[in-house]
Amino acid sequence: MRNRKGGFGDFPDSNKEACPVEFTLDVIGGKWKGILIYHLMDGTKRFNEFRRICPGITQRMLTLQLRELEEDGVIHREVYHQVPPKVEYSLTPFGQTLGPIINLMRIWGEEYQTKQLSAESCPVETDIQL
Amino acid sequence: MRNRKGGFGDFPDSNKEACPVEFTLDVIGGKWKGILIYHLMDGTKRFNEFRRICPGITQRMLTLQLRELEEDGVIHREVYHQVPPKVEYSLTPFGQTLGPIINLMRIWGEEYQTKQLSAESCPVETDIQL
DNA sequence: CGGGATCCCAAAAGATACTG
DNA sequence: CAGTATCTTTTGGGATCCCG
Repeated sequence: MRNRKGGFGDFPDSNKEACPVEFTLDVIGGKWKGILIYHLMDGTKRFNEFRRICPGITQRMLTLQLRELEEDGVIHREVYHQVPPKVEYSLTPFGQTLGPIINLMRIWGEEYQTKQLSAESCPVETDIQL
Repeated sequence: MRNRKGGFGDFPDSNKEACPVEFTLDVIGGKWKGILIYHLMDGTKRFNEFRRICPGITQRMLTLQLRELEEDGVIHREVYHQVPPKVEYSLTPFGQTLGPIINLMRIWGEEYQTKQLSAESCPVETDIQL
């Protein structure tokens, strides 16, 4: 992922206009990006709000992921020059076009999160219905 | 990613039933997984077929990604015991439920692959319509 | 043909400390 | 509050050789 930053210059020629699925995953496929976009879908968020929502993420990773999303034009970063500082993140119109995908991923996740786990905990075939 | 293999035992308690988006990304978010699933959507594939379709992937990565998809119950691995060996990969019914997501990602990718690139090449705001 | 095993390097990510 | 900088650890992933 993240390997198109320079603008495809590094690809020989094979996958210049690579698989569109790959392109999409490159935008939302980062470990936290989907979640960040997801939470931005119901409104503007601040830096420490994200840290509260995603307890697992470190501030460094949060910064990096937000920066990449910003570079990709998915989110907007609004800085208020005041003390204490205030920065608000929001989806750009472009970022909002990702909404349907994120929503579908949420629905699928809700649907199969439990079923998949039960399936995984059964190493062999079972007659317990999934 | 991939950190739920043991069945959530490693999570303290916070995100046991984590964000469903995160769950979904965990299944399809690997570097090549989306593409592999995508190509399996139009039929069974063999190992070296994938290597031809995705020239960038090494056999090691291909093996690993296929194994993970298999462990997640997304794909089925059919081994024909013969010489030369033959192994066919296909989507399980479970894996096919991912179809709509992959399709949406493909459509989005096709739609924005070009536009996004033009946007990225413009460091400042422009009146060239995206 | 379809991998497995091993080695090794590079990139990703965590921890900690510091700052405008 | 919202980060940066630096360091260390972990992981990803390429190269190579081998096997059934």
